[in-house]
Amino acid sequence: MGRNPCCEKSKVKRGAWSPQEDATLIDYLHKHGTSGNWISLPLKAGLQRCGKSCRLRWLNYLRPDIKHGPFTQEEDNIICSLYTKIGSRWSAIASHLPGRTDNDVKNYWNTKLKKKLTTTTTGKAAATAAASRSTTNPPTNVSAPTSPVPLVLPSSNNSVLANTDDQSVHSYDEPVNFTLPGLILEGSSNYSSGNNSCPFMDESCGVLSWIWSQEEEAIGADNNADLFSIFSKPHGLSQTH
DNA sequence: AACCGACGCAACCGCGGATAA
DNA sequence: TTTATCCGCGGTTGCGTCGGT
Repeated sequence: MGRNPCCEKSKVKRGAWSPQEDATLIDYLHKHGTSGNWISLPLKAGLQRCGKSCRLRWLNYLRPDIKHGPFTQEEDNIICSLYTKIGSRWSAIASHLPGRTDNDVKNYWNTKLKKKLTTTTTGKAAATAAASRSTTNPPTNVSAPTSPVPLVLPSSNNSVLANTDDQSVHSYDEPVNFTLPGLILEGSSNYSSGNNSCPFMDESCGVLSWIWSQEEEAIGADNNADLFSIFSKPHGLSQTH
């Protein structure tokens, strides 16, 4: 059973805001603030709007510190990086971008960056899976395409990666293919327990990087073979040399 | 010029969490 | 402790605009 609506839909105006409504809301908020209650605000301000609608309008559009221009390359990088790490937690991502709202970031991702990710790798299936998953979901519901989609991966990094915390070193740099049902990752593994991820996955396939780091954290595995054997089972992943 | 599909963005919906009563 | 209410979030929808045919 769902919650009761916050207001009677028949009694509030919906759709695009008029300049007069914007002005009324801005004027009221400048004079009184929200008084800690968005629900009662429209009544006090003389607006025939739902309180949630007022809040959204203010936070996503009318706030004086909102940045309305196009996203910069640096902002692109931040969004992509954070999405890879934390998934679709738009408010958390937006908090790293002064002047940008969660709605802005979400729209920008859905309309631009998701496609950019898709076209910069041939791993369309991986991008789709990455874009559709939520960080709150267990990592077992990765959807895979029905036919194999090879990913072109960055060239192998032959350096040995050190864990800066305990100085232990794990280096795996042998040619390897990872295979999900319908998804083939070809390249070299380059795993470090220090940075908690498999670098080529991080660059080419955010979802797998996320799964990898989550599973490592959850199980406390500290060697690649152990981790791979555990990681592979729930995802139908196999390793071939 | 008209049509139509793709795109971008503002706004809405519904849920979970926090908190007050 | 329970219930009601509000806030904030992420997903989704609706609509205006633009570009191609």
